Amino acid sequence: MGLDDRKLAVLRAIVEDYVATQEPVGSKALVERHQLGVSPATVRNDMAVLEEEGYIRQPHTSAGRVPTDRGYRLFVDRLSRVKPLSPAERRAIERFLVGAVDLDDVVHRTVRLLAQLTRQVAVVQYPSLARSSVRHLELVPISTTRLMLVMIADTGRVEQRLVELPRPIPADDVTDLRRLVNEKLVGTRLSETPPLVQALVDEATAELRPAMTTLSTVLLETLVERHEERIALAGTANLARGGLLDFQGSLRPILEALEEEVVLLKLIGEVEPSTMRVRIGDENEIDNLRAASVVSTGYGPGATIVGGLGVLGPTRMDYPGTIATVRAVARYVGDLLAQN
Amino acid sequence: MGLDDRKLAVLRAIVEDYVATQEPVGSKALVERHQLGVSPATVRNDMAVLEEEGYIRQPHTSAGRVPTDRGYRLFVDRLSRVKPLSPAERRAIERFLVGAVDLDDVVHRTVRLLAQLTRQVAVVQYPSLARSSVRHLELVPISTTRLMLVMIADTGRVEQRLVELPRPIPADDVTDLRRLVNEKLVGTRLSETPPLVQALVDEATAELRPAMTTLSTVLLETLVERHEERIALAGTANLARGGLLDFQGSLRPILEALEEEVVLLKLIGEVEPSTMRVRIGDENEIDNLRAASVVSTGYGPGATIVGGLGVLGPTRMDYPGTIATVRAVARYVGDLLAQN
DNA sequence: GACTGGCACTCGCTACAGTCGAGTGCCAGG
DNA sequence: CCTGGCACTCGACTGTAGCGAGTGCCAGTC
Repeated sequence: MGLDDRKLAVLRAIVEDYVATQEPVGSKALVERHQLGVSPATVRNDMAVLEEEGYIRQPHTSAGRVPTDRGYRLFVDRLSRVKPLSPAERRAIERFLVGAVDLDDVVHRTVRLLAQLTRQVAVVQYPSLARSSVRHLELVPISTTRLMLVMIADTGRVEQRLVELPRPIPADDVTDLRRLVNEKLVGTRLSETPPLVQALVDEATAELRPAMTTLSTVLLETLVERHEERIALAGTANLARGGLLDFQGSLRPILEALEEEVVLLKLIGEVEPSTMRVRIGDENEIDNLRAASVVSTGYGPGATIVGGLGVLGPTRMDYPGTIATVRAVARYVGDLLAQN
Repeated sequence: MGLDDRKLAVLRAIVEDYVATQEPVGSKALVERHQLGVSPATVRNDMAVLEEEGYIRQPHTSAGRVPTDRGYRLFVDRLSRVKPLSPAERRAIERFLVGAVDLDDVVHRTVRLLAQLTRQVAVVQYPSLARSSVRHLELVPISTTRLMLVMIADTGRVEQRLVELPRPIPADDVTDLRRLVNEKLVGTRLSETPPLVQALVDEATAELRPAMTTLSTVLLETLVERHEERIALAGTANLARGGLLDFQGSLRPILEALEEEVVLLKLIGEVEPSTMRVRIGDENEIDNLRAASVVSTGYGPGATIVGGLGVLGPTRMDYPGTIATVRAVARYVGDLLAQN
């Protein structure tokens, strides 16, 4: 049961070599490439133990060893040393993110940056509305029976939605409506909004009542229920790098999963403050992603978290490097948001 | 040189069978599956001619024939009969598009629908700003030195952008600014806007001049130059269907191309009124897409065109079916837009 | 008791030869 | 001009053999 230091070193060496070469690694190659200070035969014995414990396995009887999901897990938890970012990477991050004019812009740049640096699929969640508060609500008359509702959140997010009124409404009433909703809702968290929105209807004058009723429905629908969350994706072409060896031949399940917004949210949305989350192969709840690993974390101004971001790649990935990059990018983005 | 009717029938049969089975088709199988009324030997002679003319080719000396890009071209131009949509498809389209509350919603539903019906990668361009006119401009004060500019186009598109003012501006001035820009710009096509925006600065009072200058810069940048165009994509998982036989083994170049907004615009953006555009294999200007075909068309309310949409798939695709579907979806979306 | 060198063994990979059969091109006859 | 017949090609598949990386085990050494 107990794995002494050398066995752990062997496991680490196996993971590192396998990640680098993509080929099962044998005892001889291992002692040559790493200073283990023992002979291949000894390594073989260690390997036998590691295999018995389920950390590595042999694809074929006479092939080298390959880490299992469990092996990667142990590696990530106890064996990987933090890999500092290269100055080049640091510079890339800075260069990429300055000059963003927009939340949209920030998110797009971030997701591309992540994909490029990690050479994997990157996913960035827009600041969650539930975690934002209302900065301003605008009502723009489109016609006498149509309003465009525009909500601006403190995180920079802007959502709009068409409101179809039950009957024509004069311009003055629109002004009243605007004043009313802003008075009551500005500054509140969206997750706490529903009762307030409800109250709005009650407080409206008889004049405004019908319009306000419709408006409140739309508010609730758009801002709380419906596609409340948005997501940006980049780097899918990276999936096709590993020559089909990763992902056991077919990209289809992966690509399918990546098209489901819900799935992506599950992947990167559930984050606790300042934690890196690493899900390796089988640890993923989504069946289609059993052959992949996901590294994700939350981001936001200061210590608060407004959304998640991360990358997805083959289980055979450079975990220390990826983790370092994801963390660094999350920090930078958080800082960027804090400036607004 | 001249291809008589039977040779054309043979070509059609080859294309149809190959598309259906994905395997090179031989003379014997052809006469069995189609009522050509002649013997395999005759078909072989026809095939020899077709091959000489470059419409089909043999993967190996003793294999069946496969259509070339040129063969598909001829098929599309002269041999394919229009395939009417099945009632089920019609229903699917209607069901999918009713209940869309939003331009965003319409575009997303459309792209998913297209991907699902054609079982290929679908691309939908948002109504082009250059082809829209301004319905309303809104300025929302975020702080004393920051405005959120929101533009609503007649096509339903909403664009926003943060405006960083050179110095604080009182609330009244914002009202003036808003009135001014709306007076001058509402109703104009965005492609004709630049001189008008320029004029705005000249007409502004000394008070408003600095703010107006910044504002005009942002207007020009956001609405005319920068990511003026937006695009939605769906169905990439369909690329991985044909078991890697299509796209000669690697999806990488395709996925890479699909990540470039510019490339996608080139694909579906350049459309003339009510034309279906079919680009087959080599006909694509983009190198990465030499192994793919693209079927695209324009859409918009009535006869005007506000954007493009289409699908991308293997050259070995069901052209008649795909063309019919793309056309039908474009029409429905156009009608939907016309209702607003 | 832990490590090592040696050795027999396994088994995937590659190369090569042989067979099979789908499909062809060509030709002579209707 | 079409057709049946026939010889030919060549890819796909099968079976065999040799190679070599890698292993497990064991006896010997420190």
